[in-house]
Amino acid sequence: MGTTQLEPVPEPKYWQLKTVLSEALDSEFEVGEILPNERDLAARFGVARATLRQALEQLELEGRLQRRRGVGTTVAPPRVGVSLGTGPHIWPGGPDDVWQPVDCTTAVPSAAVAEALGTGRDESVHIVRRSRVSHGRPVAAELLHVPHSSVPGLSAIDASSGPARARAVLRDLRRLELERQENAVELGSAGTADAKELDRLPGAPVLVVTTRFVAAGGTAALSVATYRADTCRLTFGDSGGVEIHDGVQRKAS
Amino acid sequence: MGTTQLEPVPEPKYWQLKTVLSEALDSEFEVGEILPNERDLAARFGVARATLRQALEQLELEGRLQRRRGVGTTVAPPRVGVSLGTGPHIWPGGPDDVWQPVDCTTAVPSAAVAEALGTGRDESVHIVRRSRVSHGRPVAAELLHVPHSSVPGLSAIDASSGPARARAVLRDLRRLELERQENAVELGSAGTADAKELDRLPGAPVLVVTTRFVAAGGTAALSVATYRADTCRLTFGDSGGVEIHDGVQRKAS
DNA sequence: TAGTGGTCTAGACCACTAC
DNA sequence: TAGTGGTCTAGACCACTAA
Repeated sequence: MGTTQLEPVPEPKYWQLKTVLSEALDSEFEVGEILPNERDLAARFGVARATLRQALEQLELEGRLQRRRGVGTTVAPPRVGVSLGTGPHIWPGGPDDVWQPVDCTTAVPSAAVAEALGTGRDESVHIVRRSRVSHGRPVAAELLHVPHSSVPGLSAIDASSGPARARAVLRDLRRLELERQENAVELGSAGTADAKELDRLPGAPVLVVTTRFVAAGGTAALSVATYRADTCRLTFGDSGGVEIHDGVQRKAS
Repeated sequence: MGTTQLEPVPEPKYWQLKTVLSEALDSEFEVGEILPNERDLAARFGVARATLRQALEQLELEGRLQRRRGVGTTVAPPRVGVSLGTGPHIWPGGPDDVWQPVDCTTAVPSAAVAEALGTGRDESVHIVRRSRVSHGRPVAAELLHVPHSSVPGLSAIDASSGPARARAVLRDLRRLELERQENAVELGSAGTADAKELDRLPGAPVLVVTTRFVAAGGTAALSVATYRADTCRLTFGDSGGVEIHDGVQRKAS
């Protein structure tokens, strides 16, 4: 990555910069390697730091870079494939479940969640917080909303707290026979709580996966899971192996 | 949305701003309504325009706003659910296909695509360009890579061009018996070509859906589709109806 | 032509990390 | 304490849209 000057073409500088950096990343850097700091890079390309940052932001969005305050900018490893098992329907807490229960509270959900669950306006539900780890890194945080009607065996005044209570809800949920699950994926940004759990700054881009568990004709539970968009590739249908994205090949570490 | 002054708390201004604007959007604006321009808004909240823009960017990322150069910033309608039919495996060009063939070329694919297809390093493939429209708006652009071996009936020197040739490739592809399809979703940014087709600026966030069509033990075709992340919610498993996202309820138009 | 969002600059200070 | 990325400012000019 020499002291390249940008061509004076009618294309945004940050876009050219992103392209140049992207190519340099492919050919001159290894995964995990630290890039020069932003002030140096900006000077090297003859642009303002803000412009350089615009290019870096894009590359981070595409999962090519990882930036950490106080540390520096490093070359990110390829995204990890995370399976959203759709084949045989999986109940939360079942044998193949990859989620770890964190805790469980009871609260009135947002109007949107309540509508999907078919619960009343001021009806509270169990909210099980779970976290998903892959390759030793946190990749997703989930809120599983369970109406009381789905787990009638659970005492409403069950005083157990934390993971114990979460497991109790999941166990009771498994009694129901799951008909199917409906999934949706969309782009969102991490709230303060999710950001902390995912080890990112608030506002970081996330893939929001909403899963509706349908049993006995109704919605037995609703999961809203946020996956780190920078490090995750969500796979479904089968396996989790294909390694494709806009034609870029990266060096192995 | 009054001339609110921001509280002097140790939280980024753009984050507070985003929250304030988000609430105002819920309570004081209708879908399609035009917001005050950026200079006015910035002055109203007592911040620099760049800071205001950081908040608007977040809201646009979440699909709450739509910004158009020369026009203004408008309140976006709720995201449209777009189905990625996974149930009964669907061949491209089949009866329920929602894609429109645009044209077809022949070229050597990127290394990553070639690897997934199992084609040789310099082996060319058919590349069918298709576009997907929903509610009258373009929502996705796709490149379907088809090795010659998957469509042996097609003359290599077939001079037909454009949609006609695209349809010929798809027709020939349908002879094969599809075993299954593997999907992956990840975050990306639109290249120049995709951006134009999706009516967005280059670099706009997109959801990249990679689909591997498996037939007779091998990869018969590989689709790389880019969906507008601001306007789309990808659904699979069943139906396309659930309307959930981080608890925000929007006014209907 | 007037008004909009998009790009860019050259600074400043802050929050965090690691030494 | 030194160095990093994160936030913020107050300007400037450009590209585009619509009247």
